[in-house]
Amino acid sequence: MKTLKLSGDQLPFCLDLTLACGQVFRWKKVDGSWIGVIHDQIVILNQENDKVYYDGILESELIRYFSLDISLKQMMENIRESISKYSGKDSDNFFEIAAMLGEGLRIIRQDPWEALMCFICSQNSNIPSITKRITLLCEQYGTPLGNRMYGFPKPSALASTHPDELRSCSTGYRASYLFETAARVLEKPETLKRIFQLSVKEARLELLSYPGVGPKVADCVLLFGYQFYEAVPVDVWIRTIITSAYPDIQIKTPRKKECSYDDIANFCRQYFGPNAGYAQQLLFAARQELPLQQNKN
DNA sequence: ATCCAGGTACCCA
DNA sequence: TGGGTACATGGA
Repeated sequence: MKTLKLSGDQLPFCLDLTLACGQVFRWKKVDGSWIGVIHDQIVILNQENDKVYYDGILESELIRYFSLDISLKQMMENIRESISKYSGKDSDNFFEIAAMLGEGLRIIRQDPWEALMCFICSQNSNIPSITKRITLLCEQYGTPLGNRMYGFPKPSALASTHPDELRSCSTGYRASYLFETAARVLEKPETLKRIFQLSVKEARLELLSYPGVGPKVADCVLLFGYQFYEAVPVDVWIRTIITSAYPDIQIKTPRKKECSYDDIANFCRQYFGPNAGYAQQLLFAARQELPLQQNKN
């Protein structure tokens, strides 16, 4: 195992939080060490305070993968500034709970293709189900790497099977989405890479054109696959958190019974600023601990 | 057993 | 645009 001594902008960093907060589904903690696959390489990780022990990856790749080149302190400062500007108050106690619980959480630079497939898989499922589904897909269609580990399936692997075969991986009605999206990616292999050069708006439109990709999945791929930090995925948790903690959003949309997806996402961007996607992820990571009625706090 | 989950596609007024 | 519903599956 090699060692990365964290310093400067690399701090704070919390490996556990980053790998367990629902942005990736392929990492397992075994005997205190995280084991996963990046670019068809088995990677082992371990953290003790400001030291990260790693194997199977270069230091530069490690820093890039976990966005350790980004200053979290600066980003949090920007978010707090935006909150103050919007609310006129000097602090948001509710958000600070999530900020404290989520200290060191990093947005991972996930492979866009993997993010796209994983979040198509994620729809209308809980995280344990999603994890199982993706594990099955990798075992069935991924490259064996030894030690019962597999690479993430290539577009060709998913597009060259039959959609009904994909159902054996507990994908349900998502099987045809996976198949058709894989076929489209295979048809134009450069498309996903090209999205990096687009504006958020254009990138989102492109992603929305894939079968099985709606607003939520698109925003997850934008945030986790392309590092558009202004993308705000709105799931049932975020909807509950935002509408209960920030009830003035209701006042902004008085005639509707429920806020729309865009109402919530736009509010978050106004309130938290350009890093609203990161703020969203802090709230999501802390969803079970936040003082909401359903959490019995 | 029943409800719910990192939703989307499709249809209708 | 806004509101309804079907969709497969497994976890709690």
